[in-house]
Amino acid sequence: MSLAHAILTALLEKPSSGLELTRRFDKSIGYFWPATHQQIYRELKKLEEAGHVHVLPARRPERGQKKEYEVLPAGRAELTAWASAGQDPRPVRDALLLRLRAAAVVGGHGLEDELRRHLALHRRQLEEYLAIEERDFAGDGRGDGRGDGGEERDAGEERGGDADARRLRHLVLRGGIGLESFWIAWLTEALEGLPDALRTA
Amino acid sequence: MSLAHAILTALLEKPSSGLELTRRFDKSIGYFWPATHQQIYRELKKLEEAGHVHVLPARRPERGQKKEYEVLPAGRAELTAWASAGQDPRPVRDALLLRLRAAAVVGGHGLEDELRRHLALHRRQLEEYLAIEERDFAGDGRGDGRGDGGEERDAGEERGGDADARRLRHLVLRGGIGLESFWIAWLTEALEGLPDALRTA
DNA sequence: GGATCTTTTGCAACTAGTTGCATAAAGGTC
DNA sequence: GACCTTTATGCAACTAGTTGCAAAAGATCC
Repeated sequence: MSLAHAILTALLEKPSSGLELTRRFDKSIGYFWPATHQQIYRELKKLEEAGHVHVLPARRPERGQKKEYEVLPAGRAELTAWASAGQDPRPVRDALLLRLRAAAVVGGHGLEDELRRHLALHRRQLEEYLAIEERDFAGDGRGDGRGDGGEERDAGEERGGDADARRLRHLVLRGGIGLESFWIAWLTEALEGLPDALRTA
Repeated sequence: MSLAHAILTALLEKPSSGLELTRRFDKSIGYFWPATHQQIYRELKKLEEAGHVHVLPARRPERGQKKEYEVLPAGRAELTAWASAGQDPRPVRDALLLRLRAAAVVGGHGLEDELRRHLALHRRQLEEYLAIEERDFAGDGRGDGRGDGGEERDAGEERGGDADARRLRHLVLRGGIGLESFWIAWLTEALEGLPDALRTA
């Protein structure tokens, strides 16, 4: 049910239409819970049926016409409960580790290039995160800053989130930064110690 | 298609029945690609249809009777190709980060306990990994060791995997160790900087 | 004023993973 | 020999995520 709650969070930050949500996902919540527009439309429909959101009036809800959604009190209550309820981390599923394990059994050239490619992808993602940190949390200490604004600055629409909210958003971002940093370190180590038999050239 | 390849890898290490695979998954490959017995049975059937594995003879393939599977040359070829082919990392999907982000908007008590619980889970997992490293790779340097044995020591059935294979398995394990270490560090940081408004007591 | 491009919403089919339960054989036990 | 537990295989229904495509409305262009 995580996607529904991701949507509720995004809608509380700012009421939006399906497509706007999709775009906002791409540059904030989507970093750790990506979703396509189809998923979002389907989920919005379910949320509406459940009475957690509703369409703002003054909009003819016809095909091709924008429908702006807003969170209802029931939706907010649901989100609050979900946020602090117990929920186990979902098990790790990483195909690259699996492929390395397979290579230990059957070998496989081209792995070196593949590791380099992943390294580049993770470096790019890290840079993106660091740029956001620089832009929105410049000068704050590690994960406990304060001030104004948020990850996305649409047009001064942020509700000025208080210091706690800001600190939490920074913490989440630090999570992404730490994760990418880990992969970069691990891939670097992997490339150094990669057996010659798996090297590309 | 990752599960199919995980199964091929496990079967190459040692031909097994569905239930044996399930158990072996629980203590090695399943650390980064878990699967239930139902998933494994379904996948074995597909792999058999595709001609990638076959059932060893001298076994009546009846319900309740063990069926021992073995990888065919086509399966090995498929696995080799898959291991070094290009494949993007799947996007991160982490509910805890999402919940923190939600808490930034709606608050939520009980989060502190939840973070502590996750911290304990990750510490336990890290210990498990470190115990495996100690047992199977004691004395090896970071990710480039050599020697005998593998992650699972069933009964001396390991085919003595050469130094390269061993190094790769160690590298994969170091991946797990690094990942757990990252979460432990991040959760510790999170607990230190957690706003009072979200604390439990 | 018709062509076509963009924005927005949406369906349908598919793939992957989860959950709950059913069935069969083998071996122990009383 | 009736009953219980363990080992082993499996079906069916469900939930979640992906992919490909279609359709309505408005804007733009010539």
